[in-house]
Amino acid sequence: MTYPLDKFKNEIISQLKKILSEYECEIRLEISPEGMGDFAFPCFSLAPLVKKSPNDIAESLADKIEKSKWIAKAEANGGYVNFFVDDEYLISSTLRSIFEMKEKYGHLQKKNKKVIIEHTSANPNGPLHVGRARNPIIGDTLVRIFKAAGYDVESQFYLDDMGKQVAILAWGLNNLDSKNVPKSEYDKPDHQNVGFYQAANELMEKDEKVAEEIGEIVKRSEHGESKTIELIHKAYALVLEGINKSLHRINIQIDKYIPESTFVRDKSVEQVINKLKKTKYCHEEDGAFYLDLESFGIQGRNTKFFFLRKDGTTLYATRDVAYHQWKAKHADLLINVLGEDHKLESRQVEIALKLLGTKISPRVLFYAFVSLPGGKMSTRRARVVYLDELLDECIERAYREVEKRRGSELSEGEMKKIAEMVGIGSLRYNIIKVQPEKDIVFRWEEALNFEGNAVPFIQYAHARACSILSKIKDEKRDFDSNTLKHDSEVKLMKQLARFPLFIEDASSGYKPHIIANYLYETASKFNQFYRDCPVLSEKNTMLGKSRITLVDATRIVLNNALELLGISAPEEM
RNA sequence: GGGCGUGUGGCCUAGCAUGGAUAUGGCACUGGCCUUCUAAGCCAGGGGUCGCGGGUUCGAAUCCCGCCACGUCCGCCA
Repeated sequence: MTYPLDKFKNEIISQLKKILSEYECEIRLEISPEGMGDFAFPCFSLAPLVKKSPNDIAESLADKIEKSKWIAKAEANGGYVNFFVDDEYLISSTLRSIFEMKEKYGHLQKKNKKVIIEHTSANPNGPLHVGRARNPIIGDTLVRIFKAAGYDVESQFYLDDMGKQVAILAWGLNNLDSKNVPKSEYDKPDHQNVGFYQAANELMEKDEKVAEEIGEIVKRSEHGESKTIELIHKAYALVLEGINKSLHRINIQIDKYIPESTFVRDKSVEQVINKLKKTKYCHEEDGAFYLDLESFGIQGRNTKFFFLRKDGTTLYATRDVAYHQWKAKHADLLINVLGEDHKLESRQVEIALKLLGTKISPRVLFYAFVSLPGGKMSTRRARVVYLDELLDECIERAYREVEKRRGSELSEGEMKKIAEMVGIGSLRYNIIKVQPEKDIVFRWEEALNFEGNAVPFIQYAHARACSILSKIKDEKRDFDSNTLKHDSEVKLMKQLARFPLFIEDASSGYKPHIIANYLYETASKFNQFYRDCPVLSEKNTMLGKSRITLVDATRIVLNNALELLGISAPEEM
């Protein structure tokens, strides 16, 4: 599908190409600053080719641009050519596009490409905590954005069912008396069981015998001993169920859980090892094998990437290589969302994949941890805020806000419903609105701020639109684009027209926070329209109808964009 | 010691890939707007050496070099 602004853009580009056909240059348009036009063409890079000043070039280009149904005018300004779209034509074609496509408006052409997005992949030894909360939220938002961008998307949770962490949990569950284990006030199985992990971990650090027993569990599971595998499976299954419930609460659905053991069982790890051993970078040390990665630009104290222990068992990264080979066979594009602590491991896997001739390397999004004002969170040391706790607090705070404002009008049930949407939305929005690489220090006051650039602002705009629409009986949406002349109307319309461009940018640049910014801008422009343009009391019937249509179009776009972030759009709040 | 990332008004943040038009917005602060579609809103105002120092360029928040601070990693852990 081609959206109105794409058509406008294409026409500008084709005209510029014709005019500039004698020069070798790439034609790239920017969005003009507000009030200066719709798209801008910078002429600076052309200056040395044409041997004229950017401003002169811009002026002569502006002169040569022909007006059309799309292009209302072209104007030179400070080395740029600013293109003005024909407002009336853009408004009518955008409104038609929105009502034609409804909940699909903004979505891009099907690409017939499969993407596997791996995210969360948390050790199933305890509940999800806020330190890593960015992972599922960034991951799920990417899933939604890539679906909208026309990809066939599958989300995967790589399940560590072989390592030390689950072995510690299994040992704890089987050897500790629940009396000696700290209790959780939460009913959920992940919270109920994490104490066993914490207590066992503490013992292991003090007592060598315990450490040995746990090491034994790891070894036996890797050798495929079914009793041990069963023991581990039973231990983490409950925790995983709890994790899954937490994810559901924040509107996240994982398509597939892929256990690490899969690749040991089907011998693909063994093949990886055999092939890696044959490369010229492979060396042996004390019976263990490693790749020397120095020539790949890996620096530091140790450039050795061990992939096989001297006891013949594999390592996490080795199994990860096998997993990625498998993924590469089933997709055209791989995306991983990982904590920044995985940077080196990820690089090792990437190099190994190259050595093995794997066609696709994953595109990895690293995120910085969320820390507490005093430092880093740790499940092991029980110095954490769990995701469930944060969520409860968000919802409770939201409830108090709703009650304060609407307590006299709404029932408790209605308020609870709204609080749920606002609380969960707040968490997702606050996390997604900043770039993943930025450190976040978690402070309750900031996380639960409900004013300004925060999710209630956006949801409130949506609710306002719904409130207006609920007062109208006529379901038919009629408009005359000629009547929508007010500055606030035109700015809002153009913002709605730009939605597909933002989906394109967010997906091609792997930048989910772009959608959050877009939503904020859209809600803000709607609020300005709301201030300037009465809808229900408008006497001129055609203008009134057109405004109703614009309100409905805004509602659709806000709803679609919120959907991309996995945030509910309340009809009332 | 080395690698990677981050550093933008008191606090948070956009822009950095592809150098270019007055550095984006929010919180907090000051003042104004509810007899009109929900004031979780709107308008106005003050507040900036874009970490520091060099360089490239007609032009640098953006590119290059050096330094500083914070985060993260440098296990036959995951």
